[in-house]
Amino acid sequence: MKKTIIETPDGFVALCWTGLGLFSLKLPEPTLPDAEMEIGPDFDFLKKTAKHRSESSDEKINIKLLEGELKDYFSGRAVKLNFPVDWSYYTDFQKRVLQVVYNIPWGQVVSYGQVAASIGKPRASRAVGGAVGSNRVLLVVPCHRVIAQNGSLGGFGEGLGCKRNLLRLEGVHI
DNA sequence: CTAACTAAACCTA
DNA sequence: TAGGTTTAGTTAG
Repeated sequence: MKKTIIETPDGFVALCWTGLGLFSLKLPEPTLPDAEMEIGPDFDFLKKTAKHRSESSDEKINIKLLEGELKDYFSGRAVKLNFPVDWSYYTDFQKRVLQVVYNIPWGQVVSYGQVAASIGKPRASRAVGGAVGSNRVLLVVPCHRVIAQNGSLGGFGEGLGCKRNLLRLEGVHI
């Protein structure tokens, strides 16, 4: 497992990953120490649980490529951010939800209910809210693109302001 | 047991 | 038609 900090036009993005893929990726912080503070607990958690003792290929993540795409993203470009994710710490339900969210393209939004429907549980919109709330891999799993059906933002762990900013960056105004 | 990133079906007036 | 109530569904603490 590894961690690193990437500098983008909006600040320092902290992330850590295992041999299976990204474990955690945070929103930009104004300073490098802030970014380190952010990722610290997640990295410690990984070290402690050490699920992937046998996974040696930490090189699954192409950091240079990710760095380029994050810079492009915060410059307003429509990027794919198509990087492997380590799903192994999520429950089955969370995994199904997050994998659907993973495929929502740049600039598009869907409702909690639509995500619920696409995993075959049309009544589980509220549970979907809970599941996207457990997302640790921001931007790569674009949970900010999941909004309420009535056109309002819904919620967001890091604050609705962040969610609105990200959507603005993608040309979505609500 | 409840709070948390919802939404639709049902009343009721 | 608008407003209030119930219910479905998942999970961490």
